[in-house]
Amino acid sequence: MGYRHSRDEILEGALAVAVSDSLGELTFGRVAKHLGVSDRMVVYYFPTKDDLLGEVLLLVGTRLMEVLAGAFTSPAADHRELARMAWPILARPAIDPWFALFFEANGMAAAGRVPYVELVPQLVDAWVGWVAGFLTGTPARRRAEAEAVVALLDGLLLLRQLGGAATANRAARRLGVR
Amino acid sequence: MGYRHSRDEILEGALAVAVSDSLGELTFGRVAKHLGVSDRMVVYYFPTKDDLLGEVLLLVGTRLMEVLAGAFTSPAADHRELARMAWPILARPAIDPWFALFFEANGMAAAGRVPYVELVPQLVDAWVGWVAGFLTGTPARRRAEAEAVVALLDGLLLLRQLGGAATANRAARRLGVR
DNA sequence: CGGTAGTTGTAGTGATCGCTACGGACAGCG
DNA sequence: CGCTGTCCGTAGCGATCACTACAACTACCG
Repeated sequence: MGYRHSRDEILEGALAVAVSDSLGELTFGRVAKHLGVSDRMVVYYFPTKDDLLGEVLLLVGTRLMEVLAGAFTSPAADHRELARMAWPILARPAIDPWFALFFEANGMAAAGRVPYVELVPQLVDAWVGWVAGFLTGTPARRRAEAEAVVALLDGLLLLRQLGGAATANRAARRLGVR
Repeated sequence: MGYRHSRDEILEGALAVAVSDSLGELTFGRVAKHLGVSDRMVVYYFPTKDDLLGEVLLLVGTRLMEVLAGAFTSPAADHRELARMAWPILARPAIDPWFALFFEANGMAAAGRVPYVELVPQLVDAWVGWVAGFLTGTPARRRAEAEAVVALLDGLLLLRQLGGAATANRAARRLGVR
């Protein structure tokens, strides 16, 4: 206690670097320079790169949930209805940086980059479970609908990121999400 | 002519490295070692890293189309019908390596990594146009349906990659793709 | 006030990176 | 046979990387 730097400060700095640059450019040195401390400080709290990366990933996940929680205002009966509630957030012109980080993390997971491969299954599970909490019906049905919501929003968000807002909006309308 | 190495050999070697490792681990040195030549050879034909990466990206795109072309056997009326035709390919247990590269490339694009940001818009456009060729109706409708197909398949494929086959299959059924 | 554990700076390790300088090898052409 | 432009190996540059050795400093405990 009472020391100059806390672990949370370092982690927050790492997140800031990830947001302003990217996950791929997240290094000990960059975090240290961003915070005005020596590399040693970052390594002290996060002995390996994977430690740092893993914690940043978890933070991104919670931030994403916070953003979407603002859209899920009332329980929905099926995936279409819930996706409709979230779409205005995903489609707005200024995309939250968390979405870019989310896709980059997915890419790293697909590439077999640790610690993503180890974290992602439980992250997906946590996400699906969280989404299911906004749905009605039996537990099994809620889970299946939640999985559909995740797939639907992921696909539309990816199209929005790569193909632009107009393209994504047309697709959303065809898919009954708008 | 008549020289020992061709540009296509180098490019094919780069693609092999990307498949066996990942796009992020694609370097001049690794490609050279894979082919048993010196780094200089790779740099000779692809002066910068972005040149190499960009061409590999294009190759991945065409390989992906070749895979899916085998599934699009007859014209479809809407996005749901076309996605149903492709799903068996995406859901099979051994995922084509192109899909992993595809998601990694998307992640790099989201992270602002060149040359992805420059290539991706026209790639998306080419892809949507290609998919539209398998749909019926007016040009505008075909394009909109194609965009929906892309979003739908992207989302399901991502869920399949991260959450596993069972999760993705449940979601696909809910979305009317199975 | 002395000891101990937690915290921070300086410096540097070996590895890999993208890329380049330079010169030699080679083929085709006159 | 010599010239010329394309091909390609050797060597190395400077930068950055993850990570470490070591010593010093600081806060707290007794």
